[in-house]
Amino acid sequence: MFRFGKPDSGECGAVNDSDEGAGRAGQSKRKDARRNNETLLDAAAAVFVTSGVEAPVRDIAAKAGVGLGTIYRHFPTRADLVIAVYRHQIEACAEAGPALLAAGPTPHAALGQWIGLFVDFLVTKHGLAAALQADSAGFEALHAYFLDRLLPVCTELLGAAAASGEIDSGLDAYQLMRGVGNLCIGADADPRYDARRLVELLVAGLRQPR
Amino acid sequence: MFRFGKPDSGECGAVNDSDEGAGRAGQSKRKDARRNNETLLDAAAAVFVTSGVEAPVRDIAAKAGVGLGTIYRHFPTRADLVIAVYRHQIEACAEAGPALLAAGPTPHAALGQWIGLFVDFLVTKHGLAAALQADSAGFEALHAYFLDRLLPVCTELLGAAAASGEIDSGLDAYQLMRGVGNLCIGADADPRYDARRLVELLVAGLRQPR
DNA sequence: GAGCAAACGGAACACCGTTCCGTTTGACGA
DNA sequence: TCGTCAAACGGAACGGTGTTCCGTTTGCTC
Repeated sequence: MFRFGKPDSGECGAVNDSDEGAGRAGQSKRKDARRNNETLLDAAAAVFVTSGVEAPVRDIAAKAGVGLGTIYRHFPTRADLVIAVYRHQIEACAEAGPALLAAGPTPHAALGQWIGLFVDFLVTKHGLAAALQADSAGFEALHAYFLDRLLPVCTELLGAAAASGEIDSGLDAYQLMRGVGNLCIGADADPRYDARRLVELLVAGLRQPR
Repeated sequence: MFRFGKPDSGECGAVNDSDEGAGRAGQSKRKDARRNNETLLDAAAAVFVTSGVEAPVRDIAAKAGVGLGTIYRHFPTRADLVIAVYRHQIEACAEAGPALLAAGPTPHAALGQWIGLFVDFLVTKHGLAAALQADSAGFEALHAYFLDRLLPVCTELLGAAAASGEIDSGLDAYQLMRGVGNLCIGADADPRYDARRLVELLVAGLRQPR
């Protein structure tokens, strides 16, 4: 949330606030490098919207009017590019957790709302949920980033709900997030499948039966 | 369930009972063709156990000591090979449905048990659940086969449970199966994730709150 | 303006599923 | 027994990935 408030292509953030944080090139000395970084983020965001996160790297390079070498220098792996594109929204999701907990009527309600936010984010990004799979080739970094950022938040919400006695405390946040993520796979591209509904059912199943 | 009761490699069925049913080559006039069909099924089953269903076709051809052309003549696509390898177990799962319903204490219990069977099957086959994804490239036939065979069974169980009033009847069998399948993705290869547990939660969430 | 590290572009590589086609082989009738 | 020929075979080749590599260009800095 620094600068670079470009209108940007289509739907999502895709801006590069270059606040570093994950160890990438960040701010370069050279103007063309900085410009290309931004261009790539915008191009990637646009391509992700139309072709999904699994879109060929060449498509993104072409959209950005840039060579393949350039894209790989800025983002050593596709996962790094995805992370950079969606960082803002993931950040917002993480920050919403404590806010919901403070504002919500009960911890379980806050948990449900937060998970709803998470699901909304996942299902609107074509193929993102599938890419989150820990073992999906080349996306380990994406998996790790989501966990690093969102797992503590989910743990807090889950802990609060368990402490209030609303919830069967036997499930850890990792499994819950993994399950929710899995349920979102393929939610786009299949009108017969409503991931939100199934996630609701899962969260409902979390309640203490007594 | 005809003949060819070979011991077969390692774990699962992998036998070719050549009862047709899906329109494949079935029984050839030539001995070598029949032998290769069986050899391929065994080799594929063995490779699937060690490398998962996404194993390269070349690996299977090598294991079988056969050319690439041969494998593609017997099984036009990788999905057809997977279907052939697991057909017996899918069949058994389908047949277990009505049996459980007849024997079980309540329809909801039968549904739970049947889904347990389904989950056990999925999580023991590396990557099968992920391949079931409708849009996973090249596996549409696999998706369709599972649906054709198991959806009616699930519909029956779900309908019975809804009729008995144990269950919120708002969810159709397709969504339930899709959700369960999704929850099983990556269940192997991640000891921190217990798909069975989450599926139980999902099924529990299905119960009427009142 | 000269020099040089940094950034660039895209050919090349390794791997994938799949197709294609020249070669081999097994069944069957003479 | 042997000739015939459709059927089956093997694997090179194709189109498509992600990623690496390196010769060339470019923007800073002095």
